[in-house]
Amino acid sequence: MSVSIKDIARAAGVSPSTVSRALNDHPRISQATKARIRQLAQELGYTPSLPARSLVTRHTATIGMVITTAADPFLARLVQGVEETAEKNGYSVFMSSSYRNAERELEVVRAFHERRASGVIITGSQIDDGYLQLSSQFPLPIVLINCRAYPYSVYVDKLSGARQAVEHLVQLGHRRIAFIGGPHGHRSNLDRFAGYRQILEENNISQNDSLIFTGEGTIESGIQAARHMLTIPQPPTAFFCFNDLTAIGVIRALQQAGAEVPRDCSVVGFDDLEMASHYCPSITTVRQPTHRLGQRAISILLELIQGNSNLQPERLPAELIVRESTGPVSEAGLKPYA
Amino acid sequence: MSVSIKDIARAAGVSPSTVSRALNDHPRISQATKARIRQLAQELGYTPSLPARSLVTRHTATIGMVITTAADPFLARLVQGVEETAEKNGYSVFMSSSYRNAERELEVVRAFHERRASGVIITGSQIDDGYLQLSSQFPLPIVLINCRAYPYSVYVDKLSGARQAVEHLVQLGHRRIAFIGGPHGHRSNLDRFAGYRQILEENNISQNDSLIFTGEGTIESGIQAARHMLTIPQPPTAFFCFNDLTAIGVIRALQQAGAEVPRDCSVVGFDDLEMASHYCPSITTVRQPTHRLGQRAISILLELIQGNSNLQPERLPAELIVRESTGPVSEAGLKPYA
DNA sequence: TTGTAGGCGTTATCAT
DNA sequence: ATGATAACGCCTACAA
Repeated sequence: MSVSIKDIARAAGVSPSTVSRALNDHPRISQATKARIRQLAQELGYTPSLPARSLVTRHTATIGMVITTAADPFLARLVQGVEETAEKNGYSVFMSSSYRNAERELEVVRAFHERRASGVIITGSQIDDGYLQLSSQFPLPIVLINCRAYPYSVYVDKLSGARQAVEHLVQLGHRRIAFIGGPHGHRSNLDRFAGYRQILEENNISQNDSLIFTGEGTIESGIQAARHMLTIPQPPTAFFCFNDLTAIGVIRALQQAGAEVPRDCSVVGFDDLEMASHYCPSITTVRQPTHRLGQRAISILLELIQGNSNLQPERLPAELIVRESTGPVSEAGLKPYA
Repeated sequence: MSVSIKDIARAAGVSPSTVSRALNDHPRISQATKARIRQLAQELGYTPSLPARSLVTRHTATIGMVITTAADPFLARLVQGVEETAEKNGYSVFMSSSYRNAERELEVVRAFHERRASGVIITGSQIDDGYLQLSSQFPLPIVLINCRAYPYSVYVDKLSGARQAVEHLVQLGHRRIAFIGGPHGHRSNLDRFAGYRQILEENNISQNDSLIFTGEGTIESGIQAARHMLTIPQPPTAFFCFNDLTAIGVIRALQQAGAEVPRDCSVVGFDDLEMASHYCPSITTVRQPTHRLGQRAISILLELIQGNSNLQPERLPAELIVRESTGPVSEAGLKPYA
């Protein structure tokens, strides 16, 4: 189908190797033929076959990226960070989605390996350090994002982020602070919870299990969480949410129940999506350095590709962004069954 | 590096071709050796090399998808629609982002072609029917989404969507309806504008240029649009926005200026993002059948790959979703310089 | 400076 | 049922 190096050779009356040399500007070739062949290649619409080339060079210049879902707002600057550095080093980045499904995640990694990608970056992994066992099955460099159990990874210090968030609430006078968690058992969720507990403890606030809710990190689950909290005898005066989507759901449900944020109740999110600064009220949240996260991930991957395996998980700081959704604890607070 | 078919052959004491047959369960091979070889392949952690295989089969089982940005909410169900059908037919889908930049878009298409992808689906193309001229440069099947100038494409009937939206506003009594457009000159923007004009005309409402604003389809540009509209002598009583992000920006700015939606002003979006139903107020918007859009795009691409080039642009209907952000025109309306 | 030959990992077509 | 051989498109010694 596609025009090959042989077609050009035939058209130019030279051997295929000469064409190859012309196209890769090999030193040992005359300027004249080089120009002539390049011209011809252009005219014939020649595009080199990377599969064929990679067979001999053992290099596909391809980075695979496993994402959770195409529309995850968390990805915007992350992917950009990865692409910038990748491109600078001659790699192309291709994404495929796992839908947070372990089986599919493995399938995608396998797909990348079958295509002999140079390496893979995975976000939202369901496998985690399971890749250590699978390393014989997938003998290609893998870097995980936000999975600190795996040695080749970058992660954001969510513990510290959570601590800053809850500390902020405590300083505003809140003592009944709800924790609206994400998918159960996940590291990132555990870190947030740990930070939450630490700050409560450091401030001599006894933990109240009825203020703990396990959600899914969606708007919908935030709505459910808030509605539930409105049914308990002593509703919280503040919510610390797994992420901004959850926070949006919580705010939405509180407003529907007639409460005002932050007057009657404070809400903190996590991620700092674009929406967070534009929502009404704008949302106090914990920002992850997503662009840098991508940059570091690809940098580590490139190191790995070059054979440097003497690496450790890398930690990046999180930062609390205070906006309108948090305020001093109110006298009134939420009324149950509001 | 990676274990090859030859390694297995050596270990099993058979020829490479036997291994190949065993792995592809060719009819003419004994069950015994097939089982033995598969076992061995498993143990050695063998993964076939698609680049090598594709060289001879001339088939990479790979679909490339050019997206604008990883975090575009429009993509969520679109990509899913593509992936489902692709997977059913044995293809893997990989995405790469163009950032709405023509140069980068071409670069990505080239990257897919170099890797000999079976075909490419492009969303948010900046090239459009320019691919007709480039078909010699990229001799691979291409399907565009929402670009009806190109023969191999699926698009949503935005004209009808816009008509429904503006008609809805007119029926609520609005006559000063602002049009907050998107990137200038784009087809999808022109369609929306055409629908807007048609309905005004059909209802004998004279078009007022001061109610036309060209934005960028972002929250930020929605904010600017609304702020601008608040400075004109006779502010609009309703906004028809390029998309939901713009609508969110408009609502946000109106609220900040002390206006209430929909009491003082109605706002309609476009896209029906998940956020639209959860925003406060929930947003009246035009829904695009994104999942179906993806399904049709990949179906057309598969036809194209199989050699059927007798195809036409396919049109899908848009649907108005009425929610809280629109209501009857008010006596008061917006006050300029509010 | 250019051509020839071998090989990358795989499949397909012959034989055997 | 299995093995040898050629070929896919490209690169790279080595030879000329």
